[in-house]
Amino acid sequence: MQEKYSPQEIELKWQKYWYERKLHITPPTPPLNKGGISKGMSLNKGGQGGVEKFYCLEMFPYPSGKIHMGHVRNYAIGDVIARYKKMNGFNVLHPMGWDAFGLPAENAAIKHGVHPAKWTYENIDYMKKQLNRMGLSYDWDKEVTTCSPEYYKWNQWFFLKLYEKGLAYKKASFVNWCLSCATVLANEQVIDSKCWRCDSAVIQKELEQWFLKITHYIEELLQGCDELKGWPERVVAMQKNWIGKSEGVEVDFLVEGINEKLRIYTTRPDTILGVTYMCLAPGHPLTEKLIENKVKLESVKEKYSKMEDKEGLFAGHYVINPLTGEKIPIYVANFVLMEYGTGAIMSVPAHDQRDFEFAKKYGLPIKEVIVPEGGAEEQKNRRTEEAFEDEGVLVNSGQFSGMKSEDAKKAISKFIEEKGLGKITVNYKLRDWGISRQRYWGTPIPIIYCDTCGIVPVSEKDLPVILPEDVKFTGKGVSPLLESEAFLKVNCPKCGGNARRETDTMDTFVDSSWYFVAYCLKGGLDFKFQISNLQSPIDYWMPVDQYIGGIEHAVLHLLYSRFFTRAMRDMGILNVSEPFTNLLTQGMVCKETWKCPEHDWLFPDEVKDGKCVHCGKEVEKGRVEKMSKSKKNVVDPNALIEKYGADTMRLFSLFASPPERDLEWSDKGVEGAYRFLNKIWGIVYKYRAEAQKSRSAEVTSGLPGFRASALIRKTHQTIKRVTDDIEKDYHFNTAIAALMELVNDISSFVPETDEDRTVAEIAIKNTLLMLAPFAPHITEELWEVIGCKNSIFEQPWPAWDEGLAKEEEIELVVQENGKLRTKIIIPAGLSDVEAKQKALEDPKIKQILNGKQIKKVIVVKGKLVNIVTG
RNA sequence: GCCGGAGUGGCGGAAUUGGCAGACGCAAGGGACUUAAAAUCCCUCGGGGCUUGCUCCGUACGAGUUCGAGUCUCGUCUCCGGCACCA
Repeated sequence: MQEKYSPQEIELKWQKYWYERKLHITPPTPPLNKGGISKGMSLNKGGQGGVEKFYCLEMFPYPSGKIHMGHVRNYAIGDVIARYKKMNGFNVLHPMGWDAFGLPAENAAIKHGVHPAKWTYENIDYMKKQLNRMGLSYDWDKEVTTCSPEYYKWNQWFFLKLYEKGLAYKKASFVNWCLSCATVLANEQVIDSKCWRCDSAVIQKELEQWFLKITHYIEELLQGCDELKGWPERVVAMQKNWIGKSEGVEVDFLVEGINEKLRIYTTRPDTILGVTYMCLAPGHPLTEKLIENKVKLESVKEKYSKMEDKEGLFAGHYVINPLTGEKIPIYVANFVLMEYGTGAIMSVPAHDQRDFEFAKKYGLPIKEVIVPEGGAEEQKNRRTEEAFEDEGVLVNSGQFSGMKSEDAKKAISKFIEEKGLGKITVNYKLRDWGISRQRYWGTPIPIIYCDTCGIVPVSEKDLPVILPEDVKFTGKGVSPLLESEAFLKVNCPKCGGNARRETDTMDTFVDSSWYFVAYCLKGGLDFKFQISNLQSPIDYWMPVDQYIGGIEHAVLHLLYSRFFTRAMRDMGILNVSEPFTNLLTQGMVCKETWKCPEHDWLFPDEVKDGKCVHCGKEVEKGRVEKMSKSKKNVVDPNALIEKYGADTMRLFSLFASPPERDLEWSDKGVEGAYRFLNKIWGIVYKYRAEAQKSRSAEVTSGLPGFRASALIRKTHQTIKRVTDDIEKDYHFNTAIAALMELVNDISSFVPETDEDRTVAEIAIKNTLLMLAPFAPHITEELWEVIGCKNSIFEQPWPAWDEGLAKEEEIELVVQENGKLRTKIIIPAGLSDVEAKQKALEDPKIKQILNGKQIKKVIVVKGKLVNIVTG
């Protein structure tokens, strides 16, 4: 053993060892009865008939070129969990793969002329090496790469299955079109009417698009949210929010003079008596019919859904309020959305702020029909300043006057339904999922257009439809696939005549909506074979027990995966509804930033004594921001590994903060983690000779009567703490802190007898075992040094002995009226009466209590005595 | 605006069911070793007061409940994240 810890050497050594011993390869799936054994086996660790399974999954990366710190953190967390579960006897599936389709590859092709496939596969090779250099325990036999034909074949297969069921359909619709990316964006990909990727403005364009009918499962997806007990609350809230269910009523208003009905949707039927005008979306079918002045209409259209101001135009027609018979003017307004509800609203300016503002602008009447319950005083000024949007009591509402909003909603809805004026309706914000992309580097949609037969799906036996190679990447607005003759021209599967292929490819979120199921199958994917298969490994492994990834996927990826899981369930491929039992959304990796007034963001080494090295100007210390190239605050994992090794990098990224919270990177903190590993190295170096001699010593059980039992006690307390911290909510930072305490104790322990040396050895072995999931290489090395055979990861996780962990003496806090007065040492396990006795006998307490009246004494067992005085 | 989450030393962060506020780490200061430095080891490290042992104050702010509040309740402020003209 070398005296000095050299991470490079030992890390490569053990990575090679793990690879050669196939240590990370998942054991074969035990034989199953469909749905039966996995349940029956639970909690049966290592007994007859197999063990409990644990599926540990981290979000797979896009192969952009290099691993960054966000990946490091994500995968370090996952690796600790996987290794910990293995040591606890679970049958663990811990796979990794590549989310390999997507725009950057195509952009690289346009810019540098390198084919997307070449670019992607080279990146994958490099990043895979990086992941292995981190010492992550992936079973690469399960690897998936979404851009490979054997993977995307199943995208196409799923598409066909959905098409058969009517869950994939084509429709012409206005879609979001990004001029800069020259592609269609899903509603979810438009943020503040800008492209989610390039931030440029999005325009509306009419195109034929393929949609997946996620709304088929919408109610189930919403209800299912309440079952997601293992998910962070905020993610569940975001999912619900995105689905956006609202309950209301649709009502028909007759348009006066022409034979038309105007249907609106409202969630506030209690205010229907307060309607003073109607508003249509500019794109509403009636709009064109009613408006004569097309020029003015254009100007309203231009301002459609622009937040700045409300713009409207009188349509020259009136409707009749079916409840009052009142004549009400119709307007076209830019703020009314065609995509939601019916594209038309009833306007109640007294009780809706938007309607109020619009009414003020166009001088429309405001009719109050709701007053706050109880207080009538503050009403007056309200009428002139803002709408009263709360619920209250109805006034000026005929037969409904005097009712509470809540009751009136029901009564009026019922009235409307009974009179045939409309119906109670549920609305959702979530739309069907538009998956068509005018891009090359994605899954071809397996559809053929025939002049005689129309839309014809590719037959299953002809899958996969493979991306052609003879494609030019110009970056122009049309799909590159349109230029490939060989791809485009095809014979119709039905009539054999001339036909052409669909040239759009699928949204890459399709790829990631089922990859977690693909991992369950080793090699050659075949879902057809999995349908109602009684021995399916999918049934064994699904659902994912722990999913770990970034919060940025809180809505889209997770929602689509939940949708796909249900669709697969209904195809008979699996028998769960929710894919991810527990979800951990790790925080971002951040670092301080520097900004020069002239040179903008600076690298840390461009700052000397608070001044910019280029211009000498005073540098402003920027905020702590998420690591990004543009802010020049990134830390390169390669450089860290080179300097400190993978174990240190992993350890620090786990120690600096709990996983769900943001992590502030600190170069000094990394050195602290490195120091800690060096300290353990030094300890083992010191004890190595003795340890090798006495390999008979029990690892976890204590030997009573030791003088050094304090260290044994600390060891057992630490096993308990570390286990609890990991089990509770993966709070690795406190688990590592506990290990640091134990190491500090070992390091200051001076053994005098042989027994002492055995005690030290027990403490050291347990420390190594507990540290192993966090810092796998150094612990393997030291495990070997002290003479243990086999991998440390073939050892069981240590167990603590409650008796040995128990303190013999405790420090009793003595308070007077809740204020700390003194602390006394008493034997553990005293009764409340005895503890009280000891406290009152203490000389200092006696002195303080002198002459005071004791009202009562509160005893908290093993902790504290509080004396309440008068 | 609505929905989440957070606010604790110089810093990152700890504190079962309400029970010693500040674990662990970083930074800082002092000391040992050294020709010197690095590394390592030891000590100090929330603030105030003084008689250096004690004492008072202290978990964003203001109330409250309680023998006792970082933790529970109500109100206020600030920050972060998500959604947002969704009728």
